[in-house]
Amino acid sequence: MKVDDMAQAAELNETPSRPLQQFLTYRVLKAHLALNAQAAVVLAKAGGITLGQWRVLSFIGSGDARTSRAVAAFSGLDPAVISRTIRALEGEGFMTAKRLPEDRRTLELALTDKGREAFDTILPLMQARQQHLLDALSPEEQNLIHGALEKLEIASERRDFGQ
Amino acid sequence: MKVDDMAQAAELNETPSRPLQQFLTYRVLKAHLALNAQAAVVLAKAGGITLGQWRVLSFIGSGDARTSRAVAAFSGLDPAVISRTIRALEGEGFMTAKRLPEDRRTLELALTDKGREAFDTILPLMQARQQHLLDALSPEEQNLIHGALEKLEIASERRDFGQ
DNA sequence: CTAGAATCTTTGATCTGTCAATCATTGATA
DNA sequence: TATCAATGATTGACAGATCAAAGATTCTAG
Repeated sequence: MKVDDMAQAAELNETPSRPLQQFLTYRVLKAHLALNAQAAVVLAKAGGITLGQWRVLSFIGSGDARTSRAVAAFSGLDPAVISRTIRALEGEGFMTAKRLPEDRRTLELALTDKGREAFDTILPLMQARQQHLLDALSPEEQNLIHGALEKLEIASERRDFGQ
Repeated sequence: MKVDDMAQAAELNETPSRPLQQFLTYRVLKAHLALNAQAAVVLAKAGGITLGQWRVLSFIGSGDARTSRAVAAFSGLDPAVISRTIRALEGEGFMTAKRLPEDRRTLELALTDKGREAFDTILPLMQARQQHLLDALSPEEQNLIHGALEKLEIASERRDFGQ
């Protein structure tokens, strides 16, 4: 789905009796798409990496994870995605991956100089972005949005409506 | 990304110093994924259609759109996606598509009996779901989340951070 | 010690979404 | 009217995500 098209549609006066079953979920979807697009542009300009690559790289660069398994546990990314992303980052010289001596199943990940440089460049940009997003919200909204989204997530677990 | 994995990660005590550059955006992402998964399950159980198919079918069934073009304008879906979805819905007997006599470029869409039945079955379920999601939020949150997400969407348009 | 379960990763198949290019049709203009 | 632009739909190519299956390694029960 394209954000621009939706903005365009929103401007139309002939807005239909908006299928209410989609209202809230559409807003979440639109916000997600817009945020994603923003991140993709910032990352492309700053370091020439994709959002998926940044997700993995940032966990290693921040020291929050040192292995592929830890990235999976903390990021929630699909292991298959992580595997392929690591290969891509390796191929482009951003990180190295080697088997742990004490457990040769797990991959130990480390940034190369190039990867470290990219991380150091991109991190402040992404932090500034995060701050910019927060600043767009009122203090009240800042307090509530987190919990509200979490509640929606929890409420999404219910699957039985009607019968 | 799988929601279950993220829930699992959230339970771990060794939560890392949570890369703050991703906090808010991750929450939106997770909420979006959870909502999507919920919709997919409800739709699969109720009518055997996908979320993408429901998006198109609901616009036709509700009377908010009668042509492919209108679906595109109001839904924000990519025309390519709409085209393929219509073919799928047609192939499965949920709707018909024919060229308008007065403008043979545009497709006029209509539900078959089967499609109407599916719509009538699914709509109340999706409305119940929507209500369930709303009920999960406090009145204050219900008032704010809409605007907050919209603000995030607008704030996402900025693309220059750092230099 | 060994067979089988569990863990971590990788691979292949498939699906969806996105984008550019194209086709058919209509509208506008000279 | 003839041409060119604009519109609506379609197609193909491609990136990304998901899911099941399988490889490799380690753990565990007997």
